[in-house]
Amino acid sequence: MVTMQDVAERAGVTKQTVSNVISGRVAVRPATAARVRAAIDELGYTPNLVARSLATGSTKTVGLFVPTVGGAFYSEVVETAEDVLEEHGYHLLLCTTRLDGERARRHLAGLTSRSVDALLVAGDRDLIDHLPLLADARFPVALCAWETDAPVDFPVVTIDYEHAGFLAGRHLRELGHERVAVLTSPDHAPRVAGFRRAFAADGLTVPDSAVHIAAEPSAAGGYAAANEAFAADPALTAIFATHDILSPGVLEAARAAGRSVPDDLSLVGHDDDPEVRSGLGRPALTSVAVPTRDMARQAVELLLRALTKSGTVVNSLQLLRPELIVRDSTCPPRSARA
Amino acid sequence: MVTMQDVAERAGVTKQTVSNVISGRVAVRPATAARVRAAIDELGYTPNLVARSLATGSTKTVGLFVPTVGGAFYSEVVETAEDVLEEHGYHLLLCTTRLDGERARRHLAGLTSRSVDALLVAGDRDLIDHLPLLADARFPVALCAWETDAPVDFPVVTIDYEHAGFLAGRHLRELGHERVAVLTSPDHAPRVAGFRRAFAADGLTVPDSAVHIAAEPSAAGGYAAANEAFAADPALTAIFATHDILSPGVLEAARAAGRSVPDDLSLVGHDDDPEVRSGLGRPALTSVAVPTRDMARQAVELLLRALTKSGTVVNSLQLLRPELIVRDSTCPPRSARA
DNA sequence: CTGAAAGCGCTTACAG
DNA sequence: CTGAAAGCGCTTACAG
Repeated sequence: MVTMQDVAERAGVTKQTVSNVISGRVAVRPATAARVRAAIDELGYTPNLVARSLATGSTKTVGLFVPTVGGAFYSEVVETAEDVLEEHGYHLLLCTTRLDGERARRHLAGLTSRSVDALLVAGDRDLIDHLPLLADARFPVALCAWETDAPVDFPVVTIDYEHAGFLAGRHLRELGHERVAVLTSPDHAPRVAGFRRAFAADGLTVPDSAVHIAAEPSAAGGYAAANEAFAADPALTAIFATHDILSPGVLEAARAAGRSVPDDLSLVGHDDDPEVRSGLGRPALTSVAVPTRDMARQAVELLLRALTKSGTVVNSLQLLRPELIVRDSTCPPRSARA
Repeated sequence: MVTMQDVAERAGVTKQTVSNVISGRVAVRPATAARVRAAIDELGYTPNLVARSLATGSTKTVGLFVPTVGGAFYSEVVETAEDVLEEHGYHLLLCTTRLDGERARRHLAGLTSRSVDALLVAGDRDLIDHLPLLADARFPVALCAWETDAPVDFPVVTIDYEHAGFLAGRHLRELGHERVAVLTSPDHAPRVAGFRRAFAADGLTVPDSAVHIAAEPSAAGGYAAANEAFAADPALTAIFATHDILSPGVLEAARAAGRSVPDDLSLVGHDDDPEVRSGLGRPALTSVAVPTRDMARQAVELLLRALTKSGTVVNSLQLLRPELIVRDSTCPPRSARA
């Protein structure tokens, strides 16, 4: 392999001068700089990043932990993180934790060994117990996409999920709905709380009997949960599904039950998942859109800022505001029309 | 940061001895080894991987290029690659190329600088033009998930897509179908060729007019392409969709056209995508399942083998066999029943 | 079984 | 503006 020393000899200078023309941090006489550059081209020299890392103490890579890489949400997080990192000349070291705490712990331990300049941990369900391992990390750490129990020891950039639920609830309230159901997952408590707050603002209560946990995050899970909701309250006029992945199942269950959407049943989703947004002969979904890319970008930039500004991380909680996108799956209940 | 030297002083030995007990490659007297280990624990020492990399010339990380990280197929590739790497103590450096050749080229150039021990390139559509950049890479390179024009300069581990198409075609032929259509993408030529081969074996031709390119890989794309196929040949009795992502749209189009599946129309998919496999009130999909995980595992292991066995890469093309999974969306055509 | 030496390829002050 | 020196933290032969 061709080294900086080789280039130096070829150009008739010392390797420090080569280093200087490459880094550009020290002025070099144009003539010798040109000679150096010529030598670099002729030899096809490319700097050894590992040696540079050892000398500078920076690897120019940041680690990203995500529960999984499949699915619209986390794949956006990964791709956005990569984009931002690339803009700043950083590489991405990826670890998918698969909701497996032990696996996460192993990876965490691996990173501690100084192969990463900073670490972004996305998603909350798995490695919360192992976060203390990071307390004395030698590099900045930030968290994103955290919904419940955001740890206070690290900066967190996430979605205001409570507000997301509120937006869904307020929309249904404004349309005049009173008997509603929520289809959700155990991890989405804040969304449910926000939804309830919207109803509480009008003196209405969303009882526990109207909140149904979907057995799995899929169309099938949504289908079963919707039927459960219909059984629990045949008079309901609207449903809030706390993730869009459930929505196709809800629509199908409505069709099977002879309820037309939105005339007999309004449906508000969450995530604005593009894959389920338009349903082919089904109404386009009203949904709460979360600014996933903004979130990922903010989180990575926070980390990168900490890297340049002498490691000062401001420990803050940043909540990005979701937005309600009204489409065709919601309208006033029959009682409010007539 | 605590260094090997610190541990050595604490244990009253030199750093070489510490290195020896850590690596285990040179025998150390049990008593002193114990003292070293104690010192490591007390100091919380963890070796600096960058320094080790510079000394050994190995970074213990392999790069993975994928077009995207979303979608069932590539997310499986990524997660499997990560699993295999982890088993062998390697890290994953991820680059998503987004079907953007220029972006891929930049990343490629970045990696050349020796921060990766090996490179796996998955997917074919984007960086085929830039592959020559890798010709003189200083690390082993392998390709996977390549469907068309697999380069001959690198080992390739991929799916036998031609055989996949053949399996779909043979299945329909065995059921007795003669008038069929193919819904596909420009990248899936081998699948179409294999499908045609199955018909050709019985002296039948699948005309170009029966092959429809879906405008986009989505349910909507499948919907439109299916309607096109119905218009082109109202008498068709079966459809082969070369990726499952089209299938929900095909089913919906069939429903809209009053064709019941499988009675009036058989449908064979490809990929066995779990997300569309079971359709809630729709027939479960007959599909050609591709061994994605096996493929990714083989490719990574090939690379890892090259790394240990003194860089000897056997330049071969390995084709993994797909498998037909018969479910409820196919049956003999009416003409063959009665 | 343990220590002294050299080296991996770069960068960073520091002289000239 | 350019060169000589030291150092980043490890590993790898090589003596003892």
